[in-house]
Amino acid sequence: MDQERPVKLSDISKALNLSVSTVSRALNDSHEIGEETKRIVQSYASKVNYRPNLIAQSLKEMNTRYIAIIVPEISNSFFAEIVNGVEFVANNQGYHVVIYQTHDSTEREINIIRDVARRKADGLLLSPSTNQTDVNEVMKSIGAKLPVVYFDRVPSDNYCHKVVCDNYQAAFEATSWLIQQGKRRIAHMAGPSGISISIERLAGYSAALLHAGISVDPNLIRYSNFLAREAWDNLRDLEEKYQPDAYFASSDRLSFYCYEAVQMLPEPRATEVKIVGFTNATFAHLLRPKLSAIVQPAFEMGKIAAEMLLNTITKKNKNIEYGFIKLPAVLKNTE
Amino acid sequence: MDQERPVKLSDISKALNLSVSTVSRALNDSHEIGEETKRIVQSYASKVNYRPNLIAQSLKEMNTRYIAIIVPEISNSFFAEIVNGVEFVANNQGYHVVIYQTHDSTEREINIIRDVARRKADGLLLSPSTNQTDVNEVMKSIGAKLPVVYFDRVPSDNYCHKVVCDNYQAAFEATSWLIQQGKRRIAHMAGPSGISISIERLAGYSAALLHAGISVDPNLIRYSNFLAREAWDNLRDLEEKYQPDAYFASSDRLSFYCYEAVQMLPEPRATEVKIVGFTNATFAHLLRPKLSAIVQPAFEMGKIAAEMLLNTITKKNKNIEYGFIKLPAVLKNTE
DNA sequence: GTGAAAGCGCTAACAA
DNA sequence: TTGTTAGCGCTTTCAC
Repeated sequence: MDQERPVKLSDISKALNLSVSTVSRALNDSHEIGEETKRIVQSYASKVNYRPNLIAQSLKEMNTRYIAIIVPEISNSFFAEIVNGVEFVANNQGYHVVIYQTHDSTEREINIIRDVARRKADGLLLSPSTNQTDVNEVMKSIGAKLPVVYFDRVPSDNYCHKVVCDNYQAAFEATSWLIQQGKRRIAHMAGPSGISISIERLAGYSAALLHAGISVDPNLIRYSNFLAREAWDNLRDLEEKYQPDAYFASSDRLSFYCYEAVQMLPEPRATEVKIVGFTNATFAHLLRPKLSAIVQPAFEMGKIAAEMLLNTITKKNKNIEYGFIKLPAVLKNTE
Repeated sequence: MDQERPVKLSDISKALNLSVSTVSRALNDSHEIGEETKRIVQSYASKVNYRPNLIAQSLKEMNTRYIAIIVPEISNSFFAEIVNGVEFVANNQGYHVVIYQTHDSTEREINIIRDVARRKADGLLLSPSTNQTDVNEVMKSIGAKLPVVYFDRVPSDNYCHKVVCDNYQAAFEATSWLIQQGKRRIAHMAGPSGISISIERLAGYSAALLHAGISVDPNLIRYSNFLAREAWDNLRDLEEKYQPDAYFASSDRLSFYCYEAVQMLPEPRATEVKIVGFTNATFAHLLRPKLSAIVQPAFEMGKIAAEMLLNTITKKNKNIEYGFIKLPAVLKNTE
């Protein structure tokens, strides 16, 4: 019946009266093994259901043939699509993808990075959390062996691989569209200050306002971390004091918080206040009134990031050329 | 500056003029090592940023301290929450969780299971796809070494660990609620036939109809795989021929397809046709008209599944007692 | 064309 | 208390 313990090379070598090395070579289809021997070994191996122990293989070969990706939350469609793009490319090249979630905790993120290094992943895709300095620290401490590609939130320096969408452009277009709809008091629900995406989106928003001759009112700009609490406080305060006639939300979650808050307002504000936000949620278009969506090319971003990473993994000794790819986002649900 | 290659035990042992085993023991805080030596070794190790190679450790110890979970799609909130429940428990016990997606492909699923076995995960959480026989086949072929807990979609036999929600009860309540709303021609958008959840949900739906004295019309029951195409064809056909006054949808995706299809109908049907469906989507409550939701206790299910799995992993030699946990789902958004 | 043996980095039984 | 050594399962150099 079924073997109790997985069969290994030495089991086969004993059964067939061959050396372990011959068996290994035969299974790896080495040219220095006779056709006849190969046939015998391979057919016996498949008969007894031999599966190489990848742990042993990894230890020997000094690679694991998997890459890790660290995201804040997999339920966020944007990140889920990125992961899918990464898987698409990686699987095609015989790599597996291991997904980690930080749940927006820098502490978790740091532990995960350490773990990824200890487990000898061949590479890492990273969208670092708010606390860039701490993360940089860890990235240094794990040694030079781990190739990294950053995506979405990226460091400002140029000595790393990065894939992003054109946040400035997207924010500019979204804000301009709101202005075209006749909106003037446009609030900006921003993500954590200090990280790349927040800075660029704020810049695009401001530029659009100024371009239209509207002054930028700091009271209408609110930074929120990823806590619902914070976002809601900001929304309540904005409504009490400033009654914006539109919202520009900088993330998936903020978009939905905004939407929900606005829906709870008394009419006619509930239907008149327009919202545009970054979101890749598949069912965003079902909402009425509409939630206008800035959709990022997440799958594409994942593909490109994975390609960059696998390139640096395989081209070990070549001189490194750091890549910086920026893709356009698209504005949808604008009737 | 930074070491080019990760430091290993022998590096430390050389630097400190100690044997590798002493260093190993000192770092593992073995009682047979002098306090003084421990201090020296540990402080030096942290100075040079020593991190044990988990690959080597795994090979030696014959365990990897991680469990794998295979889900159809991480963007599906139901599965994302399950994963979070699993992570919660596993991380607390020092285990990591590796997430795999099948994208509803049996072929992918089988490859993943094989890979999980080859990479020597300590355990597996599995919600097997449609093709149970093929999956069973593989599960057998990988040998007895991999503890498994099934969740959501589970095998019918009793010689395995399972965690599910009470699909029969949930379907019964949902259908009964539609009947209370005065609906009579209630269509059932079912998942793939033959798997546990589909069977149970269909049973609950039928029982509720019969209980209310309504006969079960097979024309109103439509099975769909996970392809949008199939679901849409079913919906169109139902609308053309039978004009149901309500839909009971058996999955997240089907719920949203239904919702979208109904919204596209001419009034007054678009607002009168009621929909209730299984979904854990966070923003389902934002939809107007409402999408009534059967919400599964996914986080809880994940926690329980992980606990069962870690129990069987750690209690190696104890006699196995197979667990079967069934949790209630909740009906929401019913005004 | 095939075998013997070393070694990947670590732990632990056995010696001293 | 510390060192020596074998071995986890595999690949690969070197010898025959």
